[in-house]
Amino acid sequence: MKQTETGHPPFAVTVDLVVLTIRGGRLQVLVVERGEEPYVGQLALPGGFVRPNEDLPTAAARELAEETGIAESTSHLEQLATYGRPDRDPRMRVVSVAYLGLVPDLPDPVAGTDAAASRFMSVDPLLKRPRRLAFDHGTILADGVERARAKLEYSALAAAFCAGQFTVAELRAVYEAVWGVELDPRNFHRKVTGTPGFLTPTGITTTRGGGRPAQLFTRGPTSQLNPPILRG
Amino acid sequence: MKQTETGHPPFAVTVDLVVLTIRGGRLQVLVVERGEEPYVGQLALPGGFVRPNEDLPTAAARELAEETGIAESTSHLEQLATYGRPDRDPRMRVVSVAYLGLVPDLPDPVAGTDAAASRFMSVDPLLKRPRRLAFDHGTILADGVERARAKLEYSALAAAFCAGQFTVAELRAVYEAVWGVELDPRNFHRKVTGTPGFLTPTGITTTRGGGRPAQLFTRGPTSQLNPPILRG
DNA sequence: CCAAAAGTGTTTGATTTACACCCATGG
DNA sequence: CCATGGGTGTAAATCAAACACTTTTGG
Repeated sequence: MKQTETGHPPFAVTVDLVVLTIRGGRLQVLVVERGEEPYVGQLALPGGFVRPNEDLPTAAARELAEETGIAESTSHLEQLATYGRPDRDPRMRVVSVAYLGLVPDLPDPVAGTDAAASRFMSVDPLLKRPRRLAFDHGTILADGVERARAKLEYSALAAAFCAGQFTVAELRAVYEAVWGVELDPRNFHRKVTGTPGFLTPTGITTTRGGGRPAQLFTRGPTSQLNPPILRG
Repeated sequence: MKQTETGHPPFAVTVDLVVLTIRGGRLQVLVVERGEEPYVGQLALPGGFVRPNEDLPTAAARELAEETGIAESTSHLEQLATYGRPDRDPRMRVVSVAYLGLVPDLPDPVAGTDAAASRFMSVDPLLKRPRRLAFDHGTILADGVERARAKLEYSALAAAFCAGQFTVAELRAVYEAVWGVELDPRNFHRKVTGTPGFLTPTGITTTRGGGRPAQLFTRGPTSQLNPPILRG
């Protein structure tokens, strides 16, 4: 409808990434330091322009790979929301499609093309002072963290923060970091191992972490849980 | 980052609307018949181009008013997702920001500017044959219905389908239509009236619907519920 | 043997579900 | 007075939270 009104105004379209991981028991987000105006020297979420023939999820995966060296297969990427206030970028009209990425705690971002300037930071101070991030990225970050918190409750997504094989205690640490609460290890264990399709046992045990050997699991086939796996 | 690569490719940006209501006990969606190529004569979701200095929520509210005569205040409007496959519109590169609208069962769309060609249709047949809708609107509709179903579970949103004052039975009919299930009237009544902040009693009673007079309520102050108000 | 972490059993209280039953109106 | 839907009471089943207790390793 209405596409012949006066032609169609031109927009620039970008993707911005909220890449979350857990390090040192804290929820962290990938940020870059801006090298150009506006907001030179300020922190920002990684992102970039969508190419003329590129799909949106493809653009998000490409930016993630460029900034971190993380392949799409290693991570979970989903669309978060789209931000298009006319004044959000002083240079021109930019509509940004934000993606939420959950990645395991990998060694520091590979010093590749753009990855040099990118690093992980704890989200808490950034949520308290949203203006430390360029553009409306403080808002985008807050929305991303809220989405992650909400999704842990009724999906099997927490495992996206764990690489390959993980123990129940490691999975519990994910919930505790994202929600900022303490969970009873015994009830947690019963809950997650008792939910069909959530975890796939490998039969292997590990003693990393000390104490009695713990079973290693991988992500189960189920992604959506009803009722919620755990309550926030 | 990267905005000086080769300049920035131009995109057209539109908003598309998934406007849901409940009529005759069924979940219905607002559709229009396309008057121009491509997809002439086919059904499509209402929508249109975002104006050069217009915010995205403003554009969605404007389109809703143009197509239905429904004011933003009468309805609930939230961003759904953004669709930008390079081939989704054969004419040019279009990125569409979809909005989900929940509106009460009002008399037929006012025959105003664009509203003439718009009407409500049951979602079920459209979900079964997504190709009956132009572009990727079948996908957008499916995403919108899924969002609505999920949101009823943990939010006070169901009341957005009811105009002004409503009875508990009318609210229950909303859940039954959206989820396609039957709910026990007695337990439902206890649950919704027992949840603080969900419903505001008016003290007024009505006998529309027959039988013993029912209390009328308006939407309460709480929008987010934890734990879920009801399970799907 | 001791510390540390994994994992199981059990008790208690809250929540859900099913359904019997009473209330207030129109016809 | 009876049909219709509104609303309350209550018992059984299910689920969540708290915590005592056993298991299996490393030192």
